[in-house]
Amino acid sequence: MLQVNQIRADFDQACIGLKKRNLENPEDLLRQVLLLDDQRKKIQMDRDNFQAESNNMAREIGQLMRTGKKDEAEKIKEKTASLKSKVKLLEEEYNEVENTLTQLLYTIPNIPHHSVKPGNSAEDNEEVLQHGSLPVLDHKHKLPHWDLIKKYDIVDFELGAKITGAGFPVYKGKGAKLQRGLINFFLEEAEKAGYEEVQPPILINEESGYATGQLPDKEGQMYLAAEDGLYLIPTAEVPITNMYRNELLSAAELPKKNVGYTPCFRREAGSWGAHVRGLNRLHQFDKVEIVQITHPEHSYQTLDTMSLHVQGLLQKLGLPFRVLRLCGGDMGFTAALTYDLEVFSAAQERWLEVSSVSNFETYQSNRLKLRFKNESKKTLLAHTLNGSALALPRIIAALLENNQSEKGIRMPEVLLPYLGFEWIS
RNA sequence: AGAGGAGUGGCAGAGUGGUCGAUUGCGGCGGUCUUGAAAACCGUUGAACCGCGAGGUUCCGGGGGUUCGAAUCCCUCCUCCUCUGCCA
Repeated sequence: MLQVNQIRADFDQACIGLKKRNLENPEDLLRQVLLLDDQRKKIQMDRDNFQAESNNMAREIGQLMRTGKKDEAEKIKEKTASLKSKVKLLEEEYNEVENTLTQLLYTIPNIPHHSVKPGNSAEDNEEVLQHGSLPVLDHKHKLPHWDLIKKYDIVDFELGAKITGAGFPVYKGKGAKLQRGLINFFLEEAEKAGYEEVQPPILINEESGYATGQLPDKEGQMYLAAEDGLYLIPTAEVPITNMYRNELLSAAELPKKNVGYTPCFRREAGSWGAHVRGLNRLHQFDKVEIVQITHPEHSYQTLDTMSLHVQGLLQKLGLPFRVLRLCGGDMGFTAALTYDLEVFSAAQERWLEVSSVSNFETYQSNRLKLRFKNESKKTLLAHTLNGSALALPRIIAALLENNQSEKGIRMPEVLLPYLGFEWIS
């Protein structure tokens, strides 16, 4: 969530930023935040004063008891009663105001970076670069991937539906091997780039969900193991970033770089439509995620580095891609700046999002209480960033479609050591 | 899952109702000495919030309670260790 101090320091900028997200009247919202914060401070001051008085009396009583002056001690004891009830009352008031303030802050999204343009939807996203020429398939070999996977029997949706339901495919034979190969390829590329591999839990508790911003607004998007109050992760971002919850790091430890492979689970409630056939959208899918915790001064440079890392993967796989800078209306709630990377899927003749790389600045770290001590020993919130590197199903879709020919589907050169086969045929 | 034990500052580890935010050691930082370094010695060293400041409040796993006063007593939850059981 936003820091109150940040809002106070630059009220106008905050409003301008939030307007890019099409917030109706950020001025009123933010003014209310400041008002509640003022109230909070005032109550705290009163409470602290009464508490200090009460503490002094307790100390006095201690002195008197030790010197055996019980009568005097008793007299003072009587006086503490009214103080105590005042403190208690103010305590309750404080909690109430603070709670209201927190709830309000939960409803306010992150302030977009100054480079983010206003906009309403994906239509308004800005293409920052495009790489590779779009493959043109001849008519005979222009099957969409959902036909190809049937033809070569490498992904089975009906089987998955039998076991679980729609959107939970079974990968078979070379399909399964392709998944495993891609995961290893992605993990090793990340390792070469200095990321430490982790295998986090794929169920998370409520606290973790709040810290990275999936809760309270996106619980409908996650599967819940109700018996234990645990959610299945929608992305490895949640467990990996939460490794650093309540941590106070030294500047020398930054940046923290982690990569992790996990399955991801999304209910995708209400988002099924014409464009979600085959591997385009699933309830369970595999993803390799990169996460960095950085010094605030370096986070945007890091964002570029992460974007370049993902671009490198796509180049090595020989997939044409483009990079979009998301507009205010399309960007996630918690992000300050997001680049989406999309590959071109030659049979569908569509761009498919395969990665989303974001800088959250202090929006997550504020909830995480993820801080570091800077060069002058001051405690500051760190910046958090993450990106998919990469999400598998759409990569597979594009690889299958773009590389089809009469001989079958040819696997990219870089994957051969990971696969042990060159053709799916 | 059952029985027992334990959770204290970056780490180790004292403290069982009254100046305890906490003895001490290690580590860190600063200094003395040294050509430099090590050793030795001296000093310093937790966090959050409020306040212009002086200063104040809170925090000894989390939450709640008893008391004028809680790291210390009570309740509850969590985590870890040991033993027993079960199991991939």
